[in-house]
Amino acid sequence: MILKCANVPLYLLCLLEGIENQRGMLRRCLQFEEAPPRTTGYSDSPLNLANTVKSLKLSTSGHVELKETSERLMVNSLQSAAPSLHPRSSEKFPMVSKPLGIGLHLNSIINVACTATAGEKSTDHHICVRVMKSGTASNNLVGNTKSCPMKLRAVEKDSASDEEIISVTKASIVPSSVTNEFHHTAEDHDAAPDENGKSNSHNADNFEEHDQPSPRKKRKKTSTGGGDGCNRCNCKKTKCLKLYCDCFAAGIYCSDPCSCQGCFNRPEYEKTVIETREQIESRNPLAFAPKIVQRIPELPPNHGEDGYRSTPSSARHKKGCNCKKSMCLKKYCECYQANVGCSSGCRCEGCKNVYGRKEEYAAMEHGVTREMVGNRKLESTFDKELEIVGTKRDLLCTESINPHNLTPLTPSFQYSDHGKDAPKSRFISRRYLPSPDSAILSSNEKTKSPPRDLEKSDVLLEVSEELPDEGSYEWQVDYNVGIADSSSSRNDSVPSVPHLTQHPDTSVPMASATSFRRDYRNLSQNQLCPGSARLLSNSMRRHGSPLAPMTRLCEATKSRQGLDSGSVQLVDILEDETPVKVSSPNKKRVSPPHSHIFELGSGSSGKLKSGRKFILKSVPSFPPLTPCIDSKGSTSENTHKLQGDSVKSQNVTVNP
DNA sequence: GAGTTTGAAACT
DNA sequence: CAGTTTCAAACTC
Repeated sequence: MILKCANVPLYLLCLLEGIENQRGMLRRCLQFEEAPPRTTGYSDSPLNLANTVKSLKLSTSGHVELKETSERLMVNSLQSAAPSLHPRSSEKFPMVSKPLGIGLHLNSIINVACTATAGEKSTDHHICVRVMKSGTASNNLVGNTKSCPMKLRAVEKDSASDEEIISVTKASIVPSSVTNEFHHTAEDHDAAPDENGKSNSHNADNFEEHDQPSPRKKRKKTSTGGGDGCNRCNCKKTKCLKLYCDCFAAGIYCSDPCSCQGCFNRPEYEKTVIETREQIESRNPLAFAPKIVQRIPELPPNHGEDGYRSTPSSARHKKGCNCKKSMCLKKYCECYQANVGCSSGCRCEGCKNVYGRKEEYAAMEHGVTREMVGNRKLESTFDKELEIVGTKRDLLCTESINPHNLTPLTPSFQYSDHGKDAPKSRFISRRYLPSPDSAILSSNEKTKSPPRDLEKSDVLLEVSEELPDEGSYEWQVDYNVGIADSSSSRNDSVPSVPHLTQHPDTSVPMASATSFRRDYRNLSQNQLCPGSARLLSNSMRRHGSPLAPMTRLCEATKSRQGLDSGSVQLVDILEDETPVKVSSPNKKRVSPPHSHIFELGSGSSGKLKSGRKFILKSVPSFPPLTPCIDSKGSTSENTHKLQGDSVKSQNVTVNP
């Protein structure tokens, strides 16, 4: 791994602080509290490998080390085992790299990070990181509003390069294929619960026995608020294998603090978890994608000072809420819980969301759109420029992508864009880049006038916002963004991805996707306006994709920095566009639910004005289920089915 | 702590 | 795709 995370510790700390406050989105914080050592035999199984890895240490040198401490890092990655097999690596589906927020359990990473930071204090953390086969992971954490910021952050790293992480894992933790072993373990332990998670009931029962929440676990989630701010689930019937389970939804394993019963969301049941996850994703690729997305409001640079920003947060719930009785004033409302306003996508009734009412949003959106139209002319100019820039960038990108050719961006280059492009990029970025990062950026601005409740949480908000990521390509873009930000002043603490950078090698998996990525890069580089370090984090998280985040990051960072300089606002266009529920990711891109983005500025419906048609390409819907999973031999019908589905989706994908 | 309410997720 | 059921969190008492 080549992650440089000199700042990580601070970052993590910040996150931790923020976490407490933000329950809604972040509620799912990793547990940093000391967990009693598990009796459950992690050690017994292959999983134990993970056990060996106790902590992840982020060294200033930029290397991530797994250090053996008391913590457990569970890294399960099908991919890791056989990178070559990794779907994403396949040329056919270059973009596939983790398009969806397929969640990994980022916990681990996050935890790790935490551990590294604060962790040094306490040793007994459980860190469970799941690296989903397809790079699912990163999204999840990110995506889930409930997941804690820390997680997310951590995730990013992982996501940034699943491969990397994995490799790390392997190196330090598991010499051989981690994935297989893990799966193996899972099987050994139990018959994986069937789709419904019922099959393993007996196992579950067993599991319950030892996993049953200890008395101290028993605390209610709700009560948590204070302490570490990490509430855990209390599932009784779903075995923590459905989205009802916040832990599962967040891509993290349940842990001691959870009061769940018959929980299968444990490292021991890795396989089951993965399979279940895949099933869910097969139904809804975005199931684990971040729910909160940065939105329009920031659009026009000029608006920064006035009105639009007034909204507590430009972030919005991607899917929107459906509140009938709570008037979006209670945590029943996902929007409210995430500290974001309701949007046009919400179907709520009597919305009184203090963070922004649906009507307000609609009005604002409308206004923005108009304004955008007015500026369209200007945009076109930008677009042209963009393309030009993009060309340059492409070159760079290409190089970067290609390990051999990789050329580190020069600082000069980075900055070059700065002054000039910044405005543009900003503008453009919105349209094209949906990254959660943008959300982060916005958060910065938010800082200026934090929403009432939110005050505390710049970080929190950021986190929540960051969460959103969905589109496959988004991830990639995000990477870039994230990178750029590293330099950003705001969160130096954030483990800036940028550090991650430079490893062309890491990009290996990406290679296939090169062209595709390239496009993104262009976008990202040109368009992204990462202003803050946060972006990095975001990008990191999101991009769980195996793609070599680093490379991009570097590039992005470079370009980004320049761009960022002025503007804080990046809007996740893509994200916004991304429909919450999409049968196939591709579809999503093509026809965004709300089409905010397009509406907003570009007006180019299907394609971005900039002319980059990334969207379509990117979307190679699901990451094909990795054979790896099956490879275990445990392959279940489901698995096959899933794989088949994934394949289909992929095929369907790309639009010319 | 038990019971109720709520809305998302899952199911049909 | 819409309607219904299930679920677990949020909330109330």
